[in-house]
Amino acid sequence: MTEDESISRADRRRRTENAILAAARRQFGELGYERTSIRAVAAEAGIDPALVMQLFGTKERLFSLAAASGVDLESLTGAAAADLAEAAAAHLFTDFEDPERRGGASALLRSCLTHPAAGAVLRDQVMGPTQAAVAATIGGNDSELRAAVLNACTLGVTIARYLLQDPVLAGADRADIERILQPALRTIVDSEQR
Amino acid sequence: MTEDESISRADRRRRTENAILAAARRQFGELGYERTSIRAVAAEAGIDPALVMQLFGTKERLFSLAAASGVDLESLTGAAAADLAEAAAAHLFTDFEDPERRGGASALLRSCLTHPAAGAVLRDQVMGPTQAAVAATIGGNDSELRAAVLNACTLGVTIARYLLQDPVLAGADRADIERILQPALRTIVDSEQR
DNA sequence: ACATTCGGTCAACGCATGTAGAGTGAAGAG
DNA sequence: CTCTTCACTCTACATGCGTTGACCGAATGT
Repeated sequence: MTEDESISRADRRRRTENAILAAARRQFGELGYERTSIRAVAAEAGIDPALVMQLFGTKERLFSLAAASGVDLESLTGAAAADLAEAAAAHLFTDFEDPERRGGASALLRSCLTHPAAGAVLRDQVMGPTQAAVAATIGGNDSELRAAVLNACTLGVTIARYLLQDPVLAGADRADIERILQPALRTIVDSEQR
Repeated sequence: MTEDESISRADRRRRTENAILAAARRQFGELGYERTSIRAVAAEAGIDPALVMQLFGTKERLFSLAAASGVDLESLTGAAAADLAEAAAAHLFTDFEDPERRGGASALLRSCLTHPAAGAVLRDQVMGPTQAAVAATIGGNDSELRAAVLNACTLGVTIARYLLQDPVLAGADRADIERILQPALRTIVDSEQR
């Protein structure tokens, strides 16, 4: 079945490392940190549990590496104020629509409420910088708070659609959701009060 | 220290049941289902772990009872379309600002991404009915989807403020957040397209 | 005054988990 | 051809968990 002809040691190592990371992303993303066991990840990757420890040291480290290829920050910092609502609405979708990235992003989001480290990463290294960039772009009164609310809304939609699998949101077209969410976000961006 | 004068058996039982439930709500709400142990709950309630099993049968049942006094559904079904944005913005806050309810609501929300039963309850028994009621109120094109997006936004703000403890949102005044979120929600409510 | 109910404790079981250390066999270096 | 390296496996340990059943002592009913 599997072609294993002419494989150097370095290649073989990278290959199993990737198999482990793929299985880890899938399971962390689907079950969360606690319900994912090293043993199950190893089984899905087709290797011994002890090898996971040898290659990644600890479950915590495996998780942080699996969740690392997570959320894309750049797409927001580059957007001008005029396009910010569109960019933000599209922002988190990209990480989840692409099957390649979906695993890492799920892993981080899935556990962000129950695993302290995941929550800290999401808060301090994803939402924090994003909010700062958005706040700088939109400016005006309460720019920081408005940026935070804006981000929280896209977070909520993402969670409801991809993780909670709300029937309505999960079944809807991405474009339809964007069409509804976008004007609401624009309201926040443009709300210079007084 | 503790006054234990003239306590009937029935009273004593209700008292310890409540102590257990209070401790359970606190820990489930703060740590999530998996990281909360029967032993720790019993310790906080000042009784033996076995008594928890005897009174509640199973950890799952204790959780569902602790999370039961959860989210308030009525406040939305009664609102007219005109006040819906205000009502929705205030909706989830009430469950979390009140120290009495906060525990149960946290318990449910904290574990909704990692504990299947919690996710199912939130999806099918909280968000589902709420969205149906909101959709019926706002009417128009895509009313179901618009209601779902609206709910997802308040969900996101609640999660970011109370569970993730985003520094900006957690530190802000409830009224300020409402003032920013409300117009955005109204945009969703009023977006009769074409 | 006795028997009973019942809130509560104690000690223990079985299990799954993360992790450690010794060992193996083939790929690579000299 | 030989020695070393290293990806990989096997076995096992320690721990914490949910859960169980036997037991105790005080409040209750008769």
